[in-house]
Amino acid sequence: MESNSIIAQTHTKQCTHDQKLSCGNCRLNTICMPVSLHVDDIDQLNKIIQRGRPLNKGEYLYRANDTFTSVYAIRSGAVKALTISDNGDEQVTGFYLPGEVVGLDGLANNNYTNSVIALETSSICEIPFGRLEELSVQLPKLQRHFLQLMSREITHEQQIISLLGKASAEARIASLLLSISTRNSSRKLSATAFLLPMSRTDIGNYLGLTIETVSRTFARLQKTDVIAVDKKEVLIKDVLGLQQLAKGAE
Amino acid sequence: MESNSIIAQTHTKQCTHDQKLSCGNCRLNTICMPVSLHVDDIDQLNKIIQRGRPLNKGEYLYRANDTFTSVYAIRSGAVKALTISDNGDEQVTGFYLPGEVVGLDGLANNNYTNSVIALETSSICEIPFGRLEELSVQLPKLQRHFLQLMSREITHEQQIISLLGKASAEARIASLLLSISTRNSSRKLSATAFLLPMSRTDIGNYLGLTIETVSRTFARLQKTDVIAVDKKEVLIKDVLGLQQLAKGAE
DNA sequence: CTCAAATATTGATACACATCAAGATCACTT
DNA sequence: AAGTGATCTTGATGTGTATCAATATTTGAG
Repeated sequence: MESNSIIAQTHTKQCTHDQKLSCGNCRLNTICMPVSLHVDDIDQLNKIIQRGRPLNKGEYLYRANDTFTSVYAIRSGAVKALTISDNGDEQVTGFYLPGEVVGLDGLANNNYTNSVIALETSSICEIPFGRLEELSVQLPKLQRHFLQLMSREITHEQQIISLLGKASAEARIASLLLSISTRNSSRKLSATAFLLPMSRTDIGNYLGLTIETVSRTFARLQKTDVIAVDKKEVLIKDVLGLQQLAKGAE
Repeated sequence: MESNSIIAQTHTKQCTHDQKLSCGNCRLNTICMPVSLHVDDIDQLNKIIQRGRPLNKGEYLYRANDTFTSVYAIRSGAVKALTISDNGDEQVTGFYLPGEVVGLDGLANNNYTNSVIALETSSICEIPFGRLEELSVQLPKLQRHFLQLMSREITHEQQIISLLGKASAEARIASLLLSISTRNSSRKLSATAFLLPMSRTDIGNYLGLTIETVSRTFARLQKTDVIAVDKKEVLIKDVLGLQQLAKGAE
């Protein structure tokens, strides 16, 4: 079959064959642990981090109620976090891309409240929390950085709350696309052409919409020439237009 | 005017005339800073905490974009936190009752993203973050407790996200009432009879509903004898029924 | 106490999104 | 390559909540 991708540029493959995996040479270290540490400090951080085999699509990184042991940085791939509510159904609470950290919900009661599942084959750096805590005593900057990560999670979730409280289906989808766009951009990937790692079902669940509404909204955004979509491929054709829609303009 | 309150028991007035204000004798210290500290440690914590004049209804504790300096524990009264979204309108992100801590959003970028406003006259304990950080180095338990506070904020917000994503108006209102009920209960106040500190507008904003829907939902819950409401007074008459509704039963 | 402004209630109607239903396309498995 | 189940799209219809509108009640000021 010929390539008929709507995304012209070839997709940057995450190279998992770094000569030597270490925080020092990881190209994500400006996002993940952007602490201005000395070389030996980075080395110390590097030593506590464990890198297991890649997670395949659909595999769990951890499950709700598992004992909290570690936080995890996504090195490549993508994952979703979800909780099970009282009535039994799932709620996707977030998508996490390379350089981002999951597991911060685990500190509250010493067990995770979310389950985390790979959306595609993903490499993960495990950061045992006990060791991180010890290291933090010596490295106040690391300590502070960790607090910032948590605080950012809080403010990000407040944005989601605002989105779910007020925004139309169109604004919700637009916001999600812009969020992914921004995050890709900070990882030096294209801000306008990318693959969605998650299914329509996941998007709908996350944004409080049915998959039919998600599908129709994508169709409408395409018809109005704001984006082009083909399955999981997305091309943002009118960033400003999308930003207007995300704000609630019509 | 005769008292025609639907709440039989007299409301527990927050006594602000403790013989001497200190974390050691604060009756909220099991909620606010439930760290098993030695007496001298509590004393140290106590020393860094500042207690200003009470905040009157409508007054700001801090405003979005103010430089982050402190976190704040509510000692009496109640406050709301809110953000302003891109399109300019407010989003109430949370209500905070005595023993609860606000300001954790400020760490992300060294300025607050929320504004916090008193819903009624409130006494607040200011905890300068720099001092807290210093003290934490000596008291690992305090450090850990602070991380737990943040993590709890994260998991609580995820519950709100789940609520806003799926739940009906009735389930949202039921959840809020149960949340306040539980929190009152942990403060040794009545779990079934209390005053709502916030307006219908605030409730609607927080839960992603219009005030008309809030009003109608209260009316419906009253008609089905699950609660009794009169303005801000609430009496939960059927806790189990309310829990069922919160879960999405009909 | 009286008035004005803010807040809350209640009713009638409209609409955005859910639900129901049918097909289409994709991605595995054999 | 064919078959099967998962995922996605598109259409027709229904419904919960928003919106619009009018009135009632409460709160605060003078």
